[in-house]
Amino acid sequence: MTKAALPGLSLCNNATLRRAGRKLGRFYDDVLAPSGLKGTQYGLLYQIHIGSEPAMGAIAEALIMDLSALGHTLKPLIRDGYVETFADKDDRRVKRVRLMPQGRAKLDEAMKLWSVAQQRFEAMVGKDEAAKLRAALDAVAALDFDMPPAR
Amino acid sequence: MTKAALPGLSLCNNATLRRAGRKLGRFYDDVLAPSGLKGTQYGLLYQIHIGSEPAMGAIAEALIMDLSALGHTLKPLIRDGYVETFADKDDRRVKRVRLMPQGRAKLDEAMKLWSVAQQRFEAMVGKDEAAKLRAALDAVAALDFDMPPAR
DNA sequence: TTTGATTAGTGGCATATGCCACCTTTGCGG
DNA sequence: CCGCAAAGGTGGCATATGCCACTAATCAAA
Repeated sequence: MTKAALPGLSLCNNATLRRAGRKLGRFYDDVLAPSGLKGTQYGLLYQIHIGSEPAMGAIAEALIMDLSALGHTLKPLIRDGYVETFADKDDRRVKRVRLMPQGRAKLDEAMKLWSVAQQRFEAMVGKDEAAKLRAALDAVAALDFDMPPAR
Repeated sequence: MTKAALPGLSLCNNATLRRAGRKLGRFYDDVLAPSGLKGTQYGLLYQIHIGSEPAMGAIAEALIMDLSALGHTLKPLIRDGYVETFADKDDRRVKRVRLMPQGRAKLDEAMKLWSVAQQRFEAMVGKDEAAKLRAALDAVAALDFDMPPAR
């Protein structure tokens, strides 16, 4: 009896989610590798693609990520000429992002690879199961963790 | 009808998982904040705690993380005196990790906060749902993504 | 035993994410 | 019109993760 008695960290919702994330992330990254994009970058490009020259704040909100984190993540994509940012015409505080032709092409290229990863994954867990999992994860992402602290 | 026509990135298993991870991660991090530990550090300390002075490789495998990534992540914990590493007696290639008294105390302290986060989360999604989600995530973590590329 | 393959980690480099302090622009009142 | 609070980003700093090249210690085959 090793020590299975102790509650493994599979009991922690957060740890379990992170662990699965590392695993799945590496899989998608591997499949996307030929395009030179990471899974996160692919997702970011896609999000920009489906938006209408979205503002950084809008992207951050959609991806549920910190605005500054988005700024950092965007840098390599700008550096590589995939996207470009520009000030909003009406509100100069707002900075919008748009895909450049090269980014568009790269997205198309990566999309094919993404399909492979997506299909391979769903073939393993089952399309229904995958959909259920995504639904559950979306539900988590939509939760309102308002801290009681305060005001 | 905004542009819901385009397949949102909620269709990508990887993006969905990452997004939920960011959200949940911040929640656990916020609750654990008073202890000074991040959710990842808590999980790592816990993993070391339930092991018998585990080797780095064993920890990395359990957490499904890159060995070098584990090394990096371990540094702040060593610096703060929570854990210590030492060479295995029989195989000097192996480096084992053990909790220091201070780490033990910190873990106990953080565990209380963790319970709060865990309970608050499960109160929102339901204990059963949470268990199902963890099971699904563990299943993903256990998948064997063997590339066909190969050899 | 000598050598070559394997195993376990390290260090450097790059991206992913967050928080916080700060700077600009706006929006509002007064 | 002035001054101030709110909104939207930026930069710096710290942790989280990976990959790759390299080193040290073992192991196995000749």
